[in-house]
Amino acid sequence: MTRFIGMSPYHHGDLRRAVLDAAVAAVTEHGPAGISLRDLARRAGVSHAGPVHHFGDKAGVLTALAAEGFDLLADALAAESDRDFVEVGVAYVRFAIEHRAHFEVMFRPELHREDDAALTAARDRAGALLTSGAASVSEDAMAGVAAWSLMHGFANLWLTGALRAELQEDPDKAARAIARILFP
Amino acid sequence: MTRFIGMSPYHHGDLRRAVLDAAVAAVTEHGPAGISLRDLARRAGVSHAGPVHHFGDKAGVLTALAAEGFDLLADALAAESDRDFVEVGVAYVRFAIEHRAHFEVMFRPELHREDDAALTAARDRAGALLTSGAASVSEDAMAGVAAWSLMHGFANLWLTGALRAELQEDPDKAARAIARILFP
DNA sequence: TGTACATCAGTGAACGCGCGTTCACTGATGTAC
DNA sequence: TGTACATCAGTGAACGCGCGTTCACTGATGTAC
Repeated sequence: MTRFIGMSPYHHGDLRRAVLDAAVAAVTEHGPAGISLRDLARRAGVSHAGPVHHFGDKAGVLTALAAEGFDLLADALAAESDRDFVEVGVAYVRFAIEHRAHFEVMFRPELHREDDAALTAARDRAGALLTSGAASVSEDAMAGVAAWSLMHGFANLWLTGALRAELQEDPDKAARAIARILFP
Repeated sequence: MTRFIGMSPYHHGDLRRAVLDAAVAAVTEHGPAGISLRDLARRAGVSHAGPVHHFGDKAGVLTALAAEGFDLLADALAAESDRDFVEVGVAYVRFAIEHRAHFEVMFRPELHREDDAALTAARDRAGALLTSGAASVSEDAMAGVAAWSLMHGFANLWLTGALRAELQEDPDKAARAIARILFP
């Protein structure tokens, strides 16, 4: 929909989307636990009670953000699924870095609403892509867990800035290198 | 020092330690971002301004907790350092699970005071143990990063409850299994 | 051994702030006829 | 095409709460002599 800057229509048009975008910005700045509904309303340009209409509370926003994140992750993994499995791992790390806010919310179940259907479905879809990919490259039943742990750990270490400078500079290259140690 | 239940001496005796213990409990319950100085004071049984004397602010408490965590981790790694490097990895995971609160604070630099000497020293000590251990078992320059990523990722996934039930039940065994895939 | 005094650890009242939540409301939209 | 009405989306005032921070204070401890 077209919207002119400076206009303040009573109805926002897509407040749900605007709140999620605001949440991405807020999480990027302050971390998942540092957001408030009032701040999201401010960022989205609506009154402080606006977001409540769409999400109920903070957990509602973060649950929606996590579900969106797992969907985006599944898309990213699926795009590499017919290539070398190592590239699926690289895509995992790339996703975490490019969608840092989503990624940080996805693995904090204490911030989610339990039993959200959209979240569960998206998470299962991403999980299945990882599992089937690992199965295609190794017969070891633990290979999938190892691959997930490896890329998940590297992504987390990268995001916290714990790694040496040259690894921080080119995460794709470093991710590919360690994935190849696990799956030569 | 001996202290009788119900007595409320003006001087606590070891308020610093009591606040850190309270922080462990609070972080375990509410996560690193969910703590408040007033709550720590309540848990430690002192007035709300008490902890300020020792730590200044919340970042001061969390910095001290992170430093203590890296020291405990280094101790745990050192205790296995003359065994198979795989056991060092298992010890890393065991530490994360047994000292969950410390572990969760250690890798959140945005919660720490920058340039804290005790934190930096403890972190370097733990890092050196990981690096030298990996070097003893592989010539690949990336092996250390891979090992760290693998165990760090597994620990994080375990802590968030993302893994299958049987892996949750015996994390030592699962950690050992995936470590052996990386270092056969 | 006793006394005086400096230092330190913890107190409790006060403040201003941002938060979540509630609620009666109002403006906009969509639908039935 | 027009009108009436139900529904929905967002408003803004109000509330109570826990928080961090400040500050003058007081009780306890340690040390000098």
